[in-house]
Amino acid sequence: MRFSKTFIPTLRETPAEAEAISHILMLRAGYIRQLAAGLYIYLPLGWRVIDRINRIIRQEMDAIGAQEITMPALHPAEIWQATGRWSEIGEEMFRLKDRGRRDMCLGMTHEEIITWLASMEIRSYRDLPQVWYQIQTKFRDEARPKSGVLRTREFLMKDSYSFDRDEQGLEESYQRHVDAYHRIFSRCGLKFYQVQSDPGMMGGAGAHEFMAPSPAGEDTIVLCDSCGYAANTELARSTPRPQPEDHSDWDLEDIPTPEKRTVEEVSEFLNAPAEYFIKSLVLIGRDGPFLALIRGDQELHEKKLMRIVGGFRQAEREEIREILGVEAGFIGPHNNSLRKIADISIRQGVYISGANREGFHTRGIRPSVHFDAEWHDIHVVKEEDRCPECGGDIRIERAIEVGNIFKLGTKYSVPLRAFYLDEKGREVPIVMGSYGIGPARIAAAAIEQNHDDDGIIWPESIAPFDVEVLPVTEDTDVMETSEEIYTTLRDRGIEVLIDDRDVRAGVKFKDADLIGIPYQIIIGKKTLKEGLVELKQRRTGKVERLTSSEAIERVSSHYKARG
RNA sequence: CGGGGCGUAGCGCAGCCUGGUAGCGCGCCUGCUUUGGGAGCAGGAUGUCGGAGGUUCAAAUCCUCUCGCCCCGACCA
Repeated sequence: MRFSKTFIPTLRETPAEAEAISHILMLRAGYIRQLAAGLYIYLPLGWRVIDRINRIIRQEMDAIGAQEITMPALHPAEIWQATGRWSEIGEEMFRLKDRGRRDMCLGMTHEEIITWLASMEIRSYRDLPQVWYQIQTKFRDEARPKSGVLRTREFLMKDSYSFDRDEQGLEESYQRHVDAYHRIFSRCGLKFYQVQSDPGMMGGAGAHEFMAPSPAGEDTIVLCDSCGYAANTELARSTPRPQPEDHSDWDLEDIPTPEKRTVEEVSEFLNAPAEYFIKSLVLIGRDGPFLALIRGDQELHEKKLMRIVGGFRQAEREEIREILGVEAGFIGPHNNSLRKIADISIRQGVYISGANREGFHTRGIRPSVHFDAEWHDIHVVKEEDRCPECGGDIRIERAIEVGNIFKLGTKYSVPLRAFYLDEKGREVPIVMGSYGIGPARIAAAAIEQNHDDDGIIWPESIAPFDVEVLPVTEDTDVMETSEEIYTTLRDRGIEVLIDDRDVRAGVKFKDADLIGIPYQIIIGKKTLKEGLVELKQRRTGKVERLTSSEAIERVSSHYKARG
């Protein structure tokens, strides 16, 4: 394609509203424009990238036997009411009424719709398994759209759904998606991890996310290099390091700690590190007050606790006094009969905690001796902790969620009556899985992971073009050679952009680096006099001086080898 | 939804505190020169100062309301 006839509005300066690198570069390089918060227009270059990503996704989905379909983005309410999500989901769903005053919504995802289809059409075990997918627009009224294309209110998603006879079938479909996803993200040139994730409101037996590490990511993941443990911090477990010193010599005694309430204050006052303390938090759950117990150096993970006890809230200052008869700073796990959920970090050791007595702390508290509790992992993972599987060192990284996979089981097939008849004529619910990929997030993650001060450095597989031809001057011989290189490469099936604009060389160089096409063939007057052109690799900046036919050969054989 | 910031020319910004005929850089248009890393000179065009209401002789500037965008947090099916 010709630059002069392509809409590529590059920007010299960074628009004020952009913060994330991928956002800045996509705007500056003329890939996208913003319509409103969380709504983006994809310009020619941007759309070419999305298209190439989608092509890779389609190839790999088709390769595991998935069949492409397309479903409406506008849904009737009844079907969402049938699974209960119409009322469970709050303001994040775009809702509207049609002219007949019927409730409708814009699809955030398509479990309901595809299950409806399955319920209508799948009768027999002979119809199974099936995997259906689409690449289609989703709508979510995000509380806070952010970081350009990373979190938007309308976005493209590849969503596939597997239908199997039983759990074992689901396991196989799930594994096929795992394999396909690994191929897709690798082919897109991303660095990524597969991590355990919280199934959340999708329900079901298990879930993983595919995470592209990047400081711009919204998620935090925990990784163990020794055994490969990998999990989102929303559910990641860890083994906190043991107390530095043994204090089994401590006897149980109350020590006056006037006006010392926080762990920090008491720790300093008694000259004992935070690991020797138990923080006792008074919470109000569905069945009344209870205590959450956690080591002084650890933090309570509210989501983990939520999964154990259901909903809860912090007790008010006054409530605490009514329940325990003591001020918040002096609460301990012993001397009371409240229900206790304790973190595994305090299972062993000897501790200091509030004495349940104004102005005192108790030293020498032994878990399971001086109090009993339900033991769970309810702390937030810290980098100093140990791997829960192998005890090795762990790392914590920020990451962009580019894909997710869920084992749904029968959560949708039962309410929507997607049943089939098995060999024995029994009616059985279809066992389902659901699998998503965000093409725009792949593009953004690729930029976050591949850029320099001059601009984007696309992985070859998803670049908007393979090569950019840069005639540096307007001379006829320069233009003729450039045109020849352009048409030859194009005729060989290489995607070429030729910068035929009447602008200065500097502008072309700057724009070429910004836009980030993997290879540049630069044709200048002086080098051409020596019969040479330059082949520049965007990533390394390496320049080779070659004859134009050598350059053509080099590029076309490189891309042919790639396939 | 809670906290913070910002809306002035296509883009980046100054002006606002202390009211008095709206500015700078880049871009854009014309001409000449220049031509391998966002050219130089000369000339030129461009604004409902986000919107509404109020105070005032006079509002970009002060007051009230409102809309939008960004960031942090909560949320994220």
